Amino acid sequence: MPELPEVEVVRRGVATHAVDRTVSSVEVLHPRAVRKHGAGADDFSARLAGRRMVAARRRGKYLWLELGDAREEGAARGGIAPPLGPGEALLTHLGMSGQLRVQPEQAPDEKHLRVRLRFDGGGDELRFVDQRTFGGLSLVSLVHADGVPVPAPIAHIAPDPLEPTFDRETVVEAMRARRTGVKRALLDQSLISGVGNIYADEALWRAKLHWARPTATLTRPAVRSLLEAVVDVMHDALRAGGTSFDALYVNVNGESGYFDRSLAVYGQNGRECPECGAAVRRDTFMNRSSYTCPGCQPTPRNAHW
DNA sequence: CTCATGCCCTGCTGGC
DNA sequence: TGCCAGCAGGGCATGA
Repeated sequence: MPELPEVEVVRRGVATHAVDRTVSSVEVLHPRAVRKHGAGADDFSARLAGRRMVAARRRGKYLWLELGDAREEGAARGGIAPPLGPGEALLTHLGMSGQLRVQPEQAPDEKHLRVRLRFDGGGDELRFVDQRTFGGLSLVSLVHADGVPVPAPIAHIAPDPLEPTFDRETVVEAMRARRTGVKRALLDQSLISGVGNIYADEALWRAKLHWARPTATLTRPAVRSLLEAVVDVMHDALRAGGTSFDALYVNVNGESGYFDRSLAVYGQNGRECPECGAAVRRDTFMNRSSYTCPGCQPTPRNAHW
Protein backbone atom coordinates (compact mmCIF):
# COMPACT_ATOMS: atom_id res chain seq x y z
CA MET A 1 0.00 0.00 0.00
CA PRO A 2 1.60 3.26 -0.99
CA GLU A 3 1.67 5.73 1.87
CA LEU A 4 3.81 8.84 2.13
CA PRO A 5 7.27 7.17 1.99
CA GLU A 6 6.27 5.01 -0.97
CA VAL A 7 4.79 7.99 -2.82
CA GLU A 8 8.01 9.91 -2.17
CA VAL A 9 10.04 7.09 -3.69
CA VAL A 10 7.78 7.22 -6.74
CA ARG A 11 8.05 11.02 -6.89
CA ARG A 12 11.82 10.78 -7.06
CA GLY A 13 11.61 8.29 -9.88
CA VAL A 14 9.16 10.40 -11.82
CA ALA A 15 11.34 13.48 -11.26
CA THR A 16 14.23 11.61 -12.86
CA HIS A 17 12.36 10.06 -15.77
CA ALA A 18 9.44 12.35 -16.67
CA VAL A 19 10.39 15.90 -15.69
CA ASP A 20 11.71 17.99 -18.59
CA ARG A 21 9.86 15.81 -21.06
CA THR A 22 6.90 16.84 -23.20
CA VAL A 23 3.84 14.63 -23.49
CA SER A 24 3.18 13.65 -27.08
CA SER A 25 0.07 11.50 -26.63
CA VAL A 26 -2.17 10.14 -23.91
CA GLU A 27 -4.10 6.88 -23.96
CA VAL A 28 -6.79 6.25 -21.34
CA LEU A 29 -7.47 2.51 -21.24
CA HIS A 30 -9.92 2.62 -18.33
CA PRO A 31 -12.19 5.65 -17.79
CA ARG A 32 -12.35 5.07 -14.04
CA ALA A 33 -8.67 6.04 -13.81
CA VAL A 34 -9.56 9.62 -14.79
CA ARG A 35 -12.96 9.84 -13.07
CA LYS A 36 -11.77 12.80 -10.99
CA HIS A 37 -11.22 14.69 -14.21
CA GLY A 38 -14.76 16.00 -14.57
CA ALA A 39 -14.58 16.79 -18.28
CA GLY A 40 -13.90 13.15 -19.17
CA ALA A 41 -11.20 10.97 -20.66
CA ASP A 42 -11.08 12.59 -24.10
CA ASP A 43 -10.69 16.03 -22.58
CA PHE A 44 -7.99 14.71 -20.26
CA SER A 45 -6.00 13.24 -23.12
CA ALA A 46 -6.41 16.24 -25.43
CA ARG A 47 -5.38 18.76 -22.80
CA LEU A 48 -2.39 16.84 -21.51
CA ALA A 49 -0.92 16.19 -24.95
CA GLY A 50 1.68 18.85 -25.76
CA ARG A 51 2.31 19.82 -22.15
CA ARG A 52 5.77 19.74 -20.67
CA MET A 53 6.40 18.28 -17.21
CA VAL A 54 8.43 20.85 -15.29
CA ALA A 55 8.51 19.54 -11.68
CA ALA A 56 7.38 16.59 -9.57
CA ARG A 57 5.88 17.53 -6.20
CA ARG A 58 4.09 15.80 -3.37
CA ARG A 59 1.89 16.50 -0.36
CA GLY A 60 0.98 13.52 1.78
CA LYS A 61 0.00 10.74 -0.59
CA TYR A 62 -0.77 13.05 -3.49
CA LEU A 63 1.79 13.45 -6.23
CA TRP A 64 1.62 16.01 -9.02
CA LEU A 65 3.59 16.97 -12.07
CA GLU A 66 3.65 20.69 -12.66
CA LEU A 67 3.03 21.52 -16.30
CA GLY A 68 4.69 24.18 -18.41
CA ASP A 69 2.80 27.02 -20.05
CA ALA A 70 0.37 25.58 -22.54
CA ARG A 71 -0.06 28.64 -24.77
CA GLU A 72 3.62 28.97 -25.62
CA GLU A 73 3.89 25.25 -26.16
CA GLY A 74 0.71 25.22 -28.18
CA ALA A 75 2.02 28.00 -30.38
CA ALA A 76 5.23 26.09 -30.84
CA ARG A 77 3.25 23.06 -31.92
CA GLY A 78 1.45 24.91 -34.68
CA GLY A 79 -1.07 27.00 -32.80
CA ILE A 80 -3.16 24.10 -31.49
CA ALA A 81 -3.15 25.45 -27.97
CA PRO A 82 -4.93 23.46 -25.30
CA PRO A 83 -7.29 25.81 -23.42
CA LEU A 84 -5.23 25.80 -20.26
CA GLY A 85 -3.08 28.51 -18.76
CA PRO A 86 0.00 28.23 -16.59
CA GLY A 87 -0.17 27.05 -12.98
CA GLU A 88 -1.56 23.63 -13.74
CA ALA A 89 -0.62 20.10 -12.89
CA LEU A 90 -1.24 16.45 -13.55
CA LEU A 91 -2.48 15.28 -10.15
CA THR A 92 -2.19 11.63 -9.17
CA HIS A 93 -3.24 9.52 -6.23
CA LEU A 94 -2.12 5.89 -6.18
CA GLY A 95 -4.94 4.70 -3.94
CA MET A 96 -4.31 1.19 -2.70
CA SER A 97 -2.74 -0.41 -5.69
CA GLY A 98 -1.74 2.33 -8.14
CA GLN A 99 1.70 2.37 -9.72
CA LEU A 100 3.52 4.82 -11.95
CA ARG A 101 5.92 2.87 -14.11
CA VAL A 102 8.60 3.96 -16.54
CA GLN A 103 8.64 1.37 -19.31
CA PRO A 104 10.18 0.99 -22.75
CA GLU A 105 7.48 1.43 -25.41
CA GLN A 106 7.98 -2.16 -26.58
CA ALA A 107 7.30 -3.57 -23.10
CA PRO A 108 4.02 -5.54 -23.13
CA ASP A 109 1.01 -3.83 -21.57
CA GLU A 110 0.52 -4.65 -17.91
CA LYS A 111 -2.71 -6.49 -17.08
CA HIS A 112 -4.06 -3.48 -15.20
CA LEU A 113 -2.61 -0.73 -17.37
CA ARG A 114 -5.04 2.23 -17.11
CA VAL A 115 -3.27 5.23 -18.67
CA ARG A 116 -0.26 5.54 -20.96
CA LEU A 117 1.72 8.75 -21.57
CA ARG A 118 4.09 8.90 -24.50
CA PHE A 119 6.71 11.60 -24.83
CA ASP A 120 8.21 13.62 -27.66
CA GLY A 121 11.24 11.88 -29.04
CA GLY A 122 9.96 8.41 -28.10
CA GLY A 123 11.84 6.31 -25.60
CA ASP A 124 10.34 5.31 -22.27
CA GLU A 125 6.63 5.73 -21.55
CA LEU A 126 5.05 6.70 -18.25
CA ARG A 127 2.32 4.21 -17.34
CA PHE A 128 -0.37 4.30 -14.67
CA VAL A 129 -1.14 0.74 -13.61
CA ASP A 130 -3.83 0.08 -10.98
CA GLN A 131 -5.44 -3.21 -10.00
CA ARG A 132 -8.13 -1.98 -7.57
CA THR A 133 -8.83 1.33 -9.32
CA PHE A 134 -8.96 3.42 -6.15
CA GLY A 135 -6.28 5.64 -7.63
CA GLY A 136 -6.50 8.06 -10.51
CA LEU A 137 -5.21 11.00 -12.50
CA SER A 138 -6.68 14.42 -13.25
CA LEU A 139 -5.67 17.77 -14.70
CA VAL A 140 -6.03 20.52 -12.13
CA SER A 141 -5.12 24.14 -11.48
CA LEU A 142 -2.70 25.17 -8.78
CA VAL A 143 -3.60 27.60 -6.00
CA HIS A 144 -1.56 29.12 -3.20
CA ALA A 145 -2.19 27.77 0.30
CA ASP A 146 0.03 29.29 3.02
CA GLY A 147 2.31 30.53 0.25
CA VAL A 148 2.84 27.06 -1.22
CA PRO A 149 1.41 26.13 -4.64
CA VAL A 150 -0.87 23.11 -4.29
CA PRO A 151 -3.51 21.56 -6.54
CA ALA A 152 -6.91 23.17 -5.94
CA PRO A 153 -8.75 19.89 -5.17
CA ILE A 154 -6.37 19.13 -2.30
CA ALA A 155 -5.95 22.62 -0.89
CA HIS A 156 -7.92 21.52 2.19
CA ILE A 157 -5.34 18.87 3.08
CA ALA A 158 -2.88 19.72 5.83
CA PRO A 159 0.88 19.78 5.23
CA ASP A 160 2.53 16.43 5.75
CA PRO A 161 5.13 15.90 8.50
CA LEU A 162 8.07 15.95 6.08
CA GLU A 163 7.18 19.34 4.56
CA PRO A 164 9.11 22.46 5.62
CA THR A 165 5.79 24.22 6.27
CA PHE A 166 4.68 21.53 8.73
CA ASP A 167 4.15 23.28 12.07
CA ARG A 168 4.32 20.71 14.82
CA GLU A 169 2.93 22.91 17.60
CA THR A 170 -0.15 23.79 15.53
CA VAL A 171 -0.84 20.09 15.09
CA VAL A 172 -0.21 19.38 18.78
CA GLU A 173 -2.86 21.91 19.79
CA ALA A 174 -5.32 20.79 17.10
CA MET A 175 -4.98 17.15 18.13
CA ARG A 176 -5.56 17.87 21.80
CA ALA A 177 -8.65 19.87 20.88
CA ARG A 178 -10.19 16.84 19.18
CA ARG A 179 -12.69 14.63 21.00
CA THR A 180 -11.79 11.35 19.39
CA GLY A 181 -9.27 8.51 19.50
CA VAL A 182 -5.64 9.23 18.66
CA LYS A 183 -5.47 6.95 15.62
CA ARG A 184 -8.54 8.48 14.04
CA ALA A 185 -6.89 11.88 14.50
CA LEU A 186 -3.63 10.65 12.95
CA LEU A 187 -5.51 9.44 9.90
CA ASP A 188 -7.40 12.73 9.50
CA GLN A 189 -5.77 14.32 6.47
CA SER A 190 -7.05 17.77 7.41
CA LEU A 191 -4.95 17.64 10.60
CA ILE A 192 -1.83 15.99 9.23
CA SER A 193 -1.55 14.40 5.81
CA GLY A 194 0.24 11.34 4.51
CA VAL A 195 -0.27 9.05 7.52
CA GLY A 196 -2.03 5.82 6.58
CA ASN A 197 -2.86 2.66 8.46
CA ILE A 198 0.63 1.15 8.36
CA TYR A 199 2.60 4.13 9.62
CA ALA A 200 -0.11 5.12 12.10
CA ASP A 201 0.20 1.73 13.81
CA GLU A 202 4.01 1.81 13.69
CA ALA A 203 4.22 5.36 15.08
CA LEU A 204 1.72 4.57 17.86
CA TRP A 205 3.81 1.53 18.81
CA ARG A 206 7.01 3.60 18.88
CA ALA A 207 5.26 6.25 21.02
CA LYS A 208 3.78 3.51 23.27
CA LEU A 209 0.23 4.74 22.75
CA HIS A 210 -2.88 2.64 22.16
CA TRP A 211 -4.95 3.62 19.11
CA ALA A 212 -8.08 4.17 21.22
CA ARG A 213 -6.45 6.66 23.57
CA PRO A 214 -8.59 9.83 23.63
CA THR A 215 -6.62 12.74 22.17
CA ALA A 216 -7.96 15.03 24.88
CA THR A 217 -6.13 13.02 27.55
CA LEU A 218 -2.73 13.34 25.87
CA THR A 219 -0.20 15.80 27.26
CA ARG A 220 1.60 18.14 24.89
CA PRO A 221 4.88 16.22 25.28
CA ALA A 222 3.04 12.97 24.50
CA VAL A 223 1.64 14.38 21.24
CA ARG A 224 5.05 15.83 20.37
CA SER A 225 6.73 12.47 20.82
CA LEU A 226 4.00 10.80 18.73
CA LEU A 227 4.62 13.26 15.88
CA GLU A 228 8.36 12.66 16.21
CA ALA A 229 7.67 8.94 15.95
CA VAL A 230 5.69 9.55 12.75
CA VAL A 231 8.60 11.47 11.23
CA ASP A 232 11.14 8.86 12.38
CA VAL A 233 9.24 5.86 11.01
CA MET A 234 8.71 7.63 7.69
CA HIS A 235 12.40 8.47 7.39
CA ASP A 236 13.29 4.87 8.21
CA ALA A 237 10.86 3.59 5.58
CA LEU A 238 12.21 6.02 3.00
CA ARG A 239 15.74 4.75 3.59
CA ALA A 240 14.47 1.21 2.92
CA GLY A 241 12.77 2.25 -0.32
CA GLY A 242 9.28 1.93 1.19
CA THR A 243 7.09 -0.92 2.41
CA SER A 244 6.00 -3.68 0.00
CA PHE A 245 3.93 -6.64 1.18
CA ASP A 246 3.28 -7.90 -2.30
CA ALA A 247 3.75 -6.69 -5.85
CA LEU A 248 1.23 -3.88 -5.35
CA TYR A 249 3.79 -1.30 -4.34
CA VAL A 250 6.85 -0.88 -6.51
CA ASN A 251 8.90 2.13 -7.59
CA VAL A 252 8.87 3.45 -11.17
CA ASN A 253 11.35 0.72 -12.16
CA GLY A 254 9.22 -2.05 -10.69
CA GLU A 255 11.39 -2.64 -7.64
CA SER A 256 9.98 -3.37 -4.18
CA GLY A 257 11.00 -1.66 -0.94
CA TYR A 258 12.05 -3.72 2.04
CA PHE A 259 10.73 -1.78 5.05
CA ASP A 260 8.18 -4.56 5.64
CA ARG A 261 11.04 -6.43 7.32
CA SER A 262 11.31 -3.63 9.86
CA LEU A 263 7.63 -3.43 10.82
CA ALA A 264 7.22 -3.93 14.56
CA VAL A 265 3.46 -4.52 14.77
CA TYR A 266 1.67 -3.86 11.47
CA GLY A 267 0.63 -7.18 9.95
CA GLN A 268 2.47 -9.03 12.73
CA ASN A 269 -0.57 -10.64 14.39
CA GLY A 270 0.59 -13.26 16.93
CA ARG A 271 4.30 -12.49 16.46
CA GLU A 272 6.49 -11.30 19.30
CA CYS A 273 6.76 -7.58 19.99
CA PRO A 274 10.42 -6.66 19.29
CA GLU A 275 10.42 -4.59 22.48
CA CYS A 276 8.82 -6.82 25.13
CA GLY A 277 8.08 -10.14 23.45
CA ALA A 278 4.31 -10.08 24.02
CA ALA A 279 2.15 -11.39 21.18
CA VAL A 280 1.02 -8.61 18.82
CA ARG A 281 -2.77 -8.38 18.64
CA ARG A 282 -5.07 -7.32 15.85
CA ASP A 283 -8.28 -5.36 16.43
CA THR A 284 -10.86 -4.16 13.95
CA PHE A 285 -11.37 -0.43 14.03
CA MET A 286 -12.87 1.86 11.38
CA ASN A 287 -13.49 -1.27 9.30
CA ARG A 288 -9.77 -1.98 9.10
CA SER A 289 -7.07 -3.58 11.18
CA SER A 290 -5.15 -2.02 14.03
CA TYR A 291 -2.13 -3.81 15.43
CA THR A 292 -0.82 -3.20 18.94
CA CYS A 293 1.49 -4.75 21.48
CA PRO A 294 -0.61 -5.44 24.60
CA GLY A 295 2.49 -5.03 26.74
CA CYS A 296 3.78 -1.74 25.33
CA GLN A 297 0.37 -0.28 24.40
CA PRO A 298 -2.18 -1.37 27.00
CA THR A 299 -5.82 -0.52 26.32
CA PRO A 300 -6.67 2.74 28.11
CA ARG A 301 -9.52 2.66 30.63
CA ASN A 302 -11.25 5.58 28.92
CA ALA A 303 -10.71 4.18 25.43
CA HIS A 304 -12.40 6.05 22.59
CA TRP A 305 -13.42 3.14 20.35
C1' DC B 1 -19.25 22.97 13.21
C1' DT B 2 -17.33 17.99 14.75
C1' DC B 3 -17.31 13.23 14.56
C1' DA B 4 -18.62 8.57 12.73
C1' DT B 5 -19.85 5.33 9.10
C1' DG B 6 -20.38 3.11 4.57
C1' DC B 7 -19.04 2.73 -0.01
C1' DC B 8 -16.05 2.39 -4.04
C1' DC B 9 -13.06 -1.78 -6.47
C1' DT B 10 -10.38 -6.29 -7.64
C1' DG B 11 -7.77 -10.30 -6.53
C1' DC B 12 -6.08 -13.34 -3.26
C1' DT B 13 -6.80 -16.46 0.70
C1' DG B 14 -9.04 -19.74 3.63
C1' DG B 15 -12.96 -22.42 5.17
C1' DC B 16 -16.20 -25.89 3.91
C1' DT C 1 -12.35 -29.07 -6.92
C1' DG C 2 -15.42 -24.98 -6.62
C1' DC C 3 -17.77 -21.48 -4.27
C1' DC C 4 -18.17 -17.58 -1.40
C1' DA C 5 -17.03 -14.60 2.57
C1' DG C 6 -13.53 -11.84 4.27
C1' DC C 7 -9.82 -8.82 3.72
C1' DA C 8 -6.74 -5.21 1.91
C1' DG C 9 -7.96 0.52 2.71
C1' DG C 10 -7.75 6.26 1.27
C1' DG C 11 -10.88 9.57 0.50
C1' DC C 12 -15.26 11.22 0.00
C1' DA C 13 -20.37 11.62 0.65
C1' DT C 14 -23.65 11.49 3.92
C1' DG C 15 -25.81 11.31 8.40
C1' DA C 16 -26.12 12.29 13.36
